[in-house]
Amino acid sequence: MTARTPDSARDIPEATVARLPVYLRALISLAEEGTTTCSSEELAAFAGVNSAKLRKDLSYLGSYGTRGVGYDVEYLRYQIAREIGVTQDWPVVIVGIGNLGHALANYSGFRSRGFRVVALLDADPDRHEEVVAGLDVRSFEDLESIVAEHDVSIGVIATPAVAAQSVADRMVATGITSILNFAPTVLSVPDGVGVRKVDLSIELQILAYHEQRKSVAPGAGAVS
Amino acid sequence: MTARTPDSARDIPEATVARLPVYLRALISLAEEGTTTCSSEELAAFAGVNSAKLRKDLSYLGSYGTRGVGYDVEYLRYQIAREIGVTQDWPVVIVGIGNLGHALANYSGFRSRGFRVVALLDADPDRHEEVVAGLDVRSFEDLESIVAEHDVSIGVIATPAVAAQSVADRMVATGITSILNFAPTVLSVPDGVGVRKVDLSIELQILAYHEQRKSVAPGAGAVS
DNA sequence: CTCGTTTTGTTCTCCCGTTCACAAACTCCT
DNA sequence: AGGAGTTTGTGAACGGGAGAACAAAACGAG
Repeated sequence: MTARTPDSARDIPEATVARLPVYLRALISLAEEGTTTCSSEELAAFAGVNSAKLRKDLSYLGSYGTRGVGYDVEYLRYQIAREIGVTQDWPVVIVGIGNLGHALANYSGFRSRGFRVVALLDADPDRHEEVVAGLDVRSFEDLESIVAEHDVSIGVIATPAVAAQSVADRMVATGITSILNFAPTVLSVPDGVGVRKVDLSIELQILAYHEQRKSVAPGAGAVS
Repeated sequence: MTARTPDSARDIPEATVARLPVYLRALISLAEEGTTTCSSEELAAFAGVNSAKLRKDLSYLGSYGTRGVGYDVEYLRYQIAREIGVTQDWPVVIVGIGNLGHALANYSGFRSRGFRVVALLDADPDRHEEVVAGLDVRSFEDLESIVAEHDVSIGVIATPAVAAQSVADRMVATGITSILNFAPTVLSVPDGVGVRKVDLSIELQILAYHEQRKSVAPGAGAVS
């Protein structure tokens, strides 16, 4: 029997899942500069993590390294991509074509990493004239037909906060099961629908907290 | 008196710090709709967390609630804002005025939450003509004088990946001690400098992983 | 072939964060 | 005033992740 156990169904810890894309990016960089083999130490340095943690993370996927040698960059790169599921393209719709929606539509990192923006939607009819990143901005009413046509399962919300929940509801109703939310609101969705949020101002506030503490506790904190 | 004990120097768990801005946002919403008092249950629902977790988080700040009653919305809102340090404005510089930089410069959420964008910088001289969000796009060379003039301690990097590390180095050299990095690269900075990263494609990849498993899971053991 | 070197994969321990459950404390009603 | 009903604050149990440390496996030299 093949050493390929039904491992592909193992559950990988959430913390590890969040790091796999970082490893993937590091491996792509290494491949581009011609490296064919790397040790866990090197790769960990590239990814900005501890080498023990890296090895443990990779061990959840299987034994893809060779003791005494290291990892084959191309092989590992493919294995991680397969595990994440970015070996083929995922169609994505973006709703809300304001400043942020514009930026997301033009973001080259999506396409190069396994995602294809198939439609840009906005509720404002004034925007339906525009062409952004080579795509027509279409009416939000077209969501259902677009999702059906392209078999979309991932939606991105870049609307103002007040609109986000209703957009999410509508997305879920059309069959979208994963949502990336940039609106500063907590979305409530049914079980089985995945949501991740990116809140720009929250990140700044976290930085501000630590920044404030630096100046308040000059003696206490380890300030080099 | 406001019992400003040396408590303000207590160390709040990192996980709690990351949630405080969410609570703050929820409290602002509640205040805007005229609510003056709320229970931990209500506030937790608004913030999308467990009420026990909310109470424990708030307990790190002090005892700002009243048993049998709940929390005073305005009072708690102020206490959290003070703890995070957003009662007064933080000056911020944004480097890299591409699509994303544009969006960030125009993002109203920064100003309304205690941050003021004082300068937009870009290495490309062609962009120095532009005016974005009411600010001139200036040369990256001006970083040092701007930081000194406005006493900036927070910098945002929205450049391509290749430029990010050198921008970070320059920022650190000028005295910036907190960096929000949107470039898909791991930054290395000296101890004492805080970095948070936002990687748009990583978020999508995490969603893709779970999405893939949803379709694979029902009939386990499928070998391609 | 055997030994030494390198590097992975894994086990074990510790720490942080989450959740439960309950006593303390406050309000309101009678 | 006293008791019933709420709601906070927190002690304690629990689970998951991080890091150290080591055994297993591959390679190369002699």
